[in-house]
Amino acid sequence: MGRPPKFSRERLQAAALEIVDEEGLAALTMRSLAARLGTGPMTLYNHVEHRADLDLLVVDAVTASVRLPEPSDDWRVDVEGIACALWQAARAHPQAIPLILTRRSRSAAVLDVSEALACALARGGRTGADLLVAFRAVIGMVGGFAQAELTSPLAVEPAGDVIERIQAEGSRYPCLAGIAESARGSEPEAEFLGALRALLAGLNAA
Amino acid sequence: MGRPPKFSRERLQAAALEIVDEEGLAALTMRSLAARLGTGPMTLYNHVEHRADLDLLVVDAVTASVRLPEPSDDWRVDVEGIACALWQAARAHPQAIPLILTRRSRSAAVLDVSEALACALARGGRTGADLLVAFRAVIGMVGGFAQAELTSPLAVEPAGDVIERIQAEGSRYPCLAGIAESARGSEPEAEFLGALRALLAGLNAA
DNA sequence: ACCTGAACACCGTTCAAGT
DNA sequence: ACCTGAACACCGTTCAAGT
Repeated sequence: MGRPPKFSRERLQAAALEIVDEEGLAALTMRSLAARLGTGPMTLYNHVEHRADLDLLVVDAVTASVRLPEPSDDWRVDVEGIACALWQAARAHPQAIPLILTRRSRSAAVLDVSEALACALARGGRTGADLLVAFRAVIGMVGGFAQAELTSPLAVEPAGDVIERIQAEGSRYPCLAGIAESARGSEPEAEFLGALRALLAGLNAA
Repeated sequence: MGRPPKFSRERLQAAALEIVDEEGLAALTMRSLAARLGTGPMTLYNHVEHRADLDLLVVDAVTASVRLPEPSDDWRVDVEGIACALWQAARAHPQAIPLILTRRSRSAAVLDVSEALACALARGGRTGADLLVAFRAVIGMVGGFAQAELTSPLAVEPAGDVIERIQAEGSRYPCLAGIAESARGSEPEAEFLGALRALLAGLNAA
């Protein structure tokens, strides 16, 4: 006989994201998610196919948290607003960023956000290959900055010894040493907006 | 008594990258790498600390394969050349891209490439925060495009059904449907260069 | 210093059985 | 339709022992 599923998709997404936020990526396992839901590991297989689907639950949870701005009459404002909303959502869940960058989800949430960005760029007068390039460039910029804060040699919170090492070997890495100094007083928001605006200006001029 | 290490760092890097190239990320384990080197799993702990270090071996192997161009007298040419070299190296190892995007390596290879890019941008007259923003933006663009080819809803080789689905739901995703059409005849190299040049032009104008 | 096998706790998943 | 425990192959790693 039929039964209502024990867990909704939203419940699964929320629980998976909680684990990643609280304990990190490695802590997300079939068993840990089941335990958090108060059930046994095998029950999850009624809702997902593979372990890899747990990663998609996290990506979809973060994507669903993106607060898209209302479209205005200025496509440039809209593109900035959407890109910022994406970036902010990612930054709110730093542990999940590697998944956001590398997992391919095709949920409605992901397509909705993509569509909003594509439409805003299209309203800027782009079509065809130009629109494709602009779309990829903006998405790339968002992902790149989100990740740069975590992973670049000039990450906002570097391993601590890294900037020291670059500066100690200043003769070998003079340019990086200079950048590293600037990165100490880094303002991520201003940097992201600055890069995004430069990109949009360049795309527009082309 | 002292003994020369059984495996060089380069040997470990090459073997790890081979596994990822041939069998995918999930196939890279302590045991599989040891087996490929013809030894037991425990031997690896003489060369690395954790499993996570295997990922860094892969990143360093790919980074070491980057062929940096000779500096010219045109910083713009240099930046494009370095960015392209990075992008090409990543594309030559598509299975490794998720690691390149998300793992933080501080090897000399990574710092050398970063330094080359930072210096080329600095030769364009940038300093301080402007240089930092330009550095992050270019790095972000490279990573973003490398990943976009794999993961975006408009990936070059989408799951197949994805573009169909977007187009079938054309009324819901009209803008994405248009982009998806363009993506079918996509030329990754032209797109990457187009986006990079737009970015550089925009950065320069700011 | 470096190598290595045995052993342990943990993981994803198959199977078979339950309602 | 959906839930679940037992069991298996596999993984990272500790420990103790070898040269």
